Amino acid sequence: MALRYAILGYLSTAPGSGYDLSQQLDGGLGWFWSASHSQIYPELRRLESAGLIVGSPMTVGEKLEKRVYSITEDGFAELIAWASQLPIYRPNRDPERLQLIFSDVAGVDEIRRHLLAHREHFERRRDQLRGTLDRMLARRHERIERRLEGRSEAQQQLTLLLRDLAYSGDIERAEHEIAWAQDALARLDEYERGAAAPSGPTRRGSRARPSRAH
Amino acid sequence: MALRYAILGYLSTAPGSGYDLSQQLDGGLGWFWSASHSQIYPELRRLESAGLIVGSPMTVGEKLEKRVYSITEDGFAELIAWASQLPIYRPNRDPERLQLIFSDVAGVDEIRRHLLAHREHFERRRDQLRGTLDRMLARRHERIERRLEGRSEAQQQLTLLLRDLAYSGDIERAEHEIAWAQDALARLDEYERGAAAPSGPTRRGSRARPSRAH
DNA sequence: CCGACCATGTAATATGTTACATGATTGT
DNA sequence: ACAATCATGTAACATATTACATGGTCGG
Repeated sequence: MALRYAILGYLSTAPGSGYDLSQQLDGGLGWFWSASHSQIYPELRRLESAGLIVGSPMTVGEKLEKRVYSITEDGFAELIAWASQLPIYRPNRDPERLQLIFSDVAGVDEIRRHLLAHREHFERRRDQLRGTLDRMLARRHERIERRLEGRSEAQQQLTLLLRDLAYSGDIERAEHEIAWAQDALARLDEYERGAAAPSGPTRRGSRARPSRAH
Repeated sequence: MALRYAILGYLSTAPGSGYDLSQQLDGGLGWFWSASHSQIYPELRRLESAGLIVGSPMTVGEKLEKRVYSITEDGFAELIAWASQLPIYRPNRDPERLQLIFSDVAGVDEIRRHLLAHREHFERRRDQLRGTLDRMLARRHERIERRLEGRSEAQQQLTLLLRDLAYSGDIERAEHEIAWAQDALARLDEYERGAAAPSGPTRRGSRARPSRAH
């Protein structure tokens, strides 16, 4: 269902083509949902035949056809109904954690490489998110500016507040992952140095963490 | 692919039946991966015909048939190969965040309910994870004790370290979500009180947070 | 004897990934 | 002319959810 609403949400800001959507959703750059164009185009057709969006054919240059979709009133109502629902939490699926807990069958070096990759992955993600958030707060994010157009001051503040919460929440998540990986690497070093070091009961990570600059 | 390795990982501790697996993975209670029995049984057959596990039929009581699977050497090698790989990060998909950023079309009350549900969800999750981690550190977690059997002291320490990292990492994630929702609720109240309150540039969440007890 | 749980499957549907396929436009 | 990017689709396959389907065991 989420793809449906990702599309409706996107089009509720301003009309756009399938290609525009796939630019945002393919690879999921800086975004909270992801889909490839092979999923997007059929879904657009389905949304259109359900009357939630309408597409108008345009021509670029001489021959290149594209379809620009707009949300309909029904589509907007559908979006509001969905946004008003309580969130439905799906079962947790975390391939990296799964890999980690069974990495005791691999070597310490492999675990270290894993944790380093983890840190780097979230450093990249944090930087990307920060870039987008900064552009947004500097009021230089085009799509969001479009969304603010023609709305009341209070409405605009709410939109910006929600975006800020979402982006800074994800940035903090990424920072948490970086700090976690850092700590994990330290604990792994400790393990390797002393093997059975202080032998006391293993402290919970949340407690045993000396270097949380937070 | 992950289901395959969740099963191999589980069976690398001790043999088990499809039902045992679905107890762990159905609904994903306290676990990092989730699957329903309708996925598990066919996958077990596939793993068996690939020679990675072997099933032996057992009879409970008079007639009830069950198949208890054990990992083979090939299966173990496959698990090690997988665990040694670098993690592959899939595109981010977060339906709750998606809902939140488009909730400016809904009302403030709906957003508040959403955030309250978010907090409660992660409070429950944190408590469940804590329960499991505490049992594990108290050395009362049966399955993990099974995994430690017959391994060297150093090996045991590594297993426990990895589990501790995974569980406490997830507990901290949950705590972060709770704190985030708490802060978001406060900011929403602030928004509602003043509507366009101090009008200064919105501070980034990570900075504007007064109550991080961390 | 009955309800909770053990135990295993299939089918239909929905969602997501990778590959295959085609052609136009724009800037260098 | 050539490469990068714009633009839209289909097909095959993999993965995940929900519903349908069946029967046994164990304890009260």
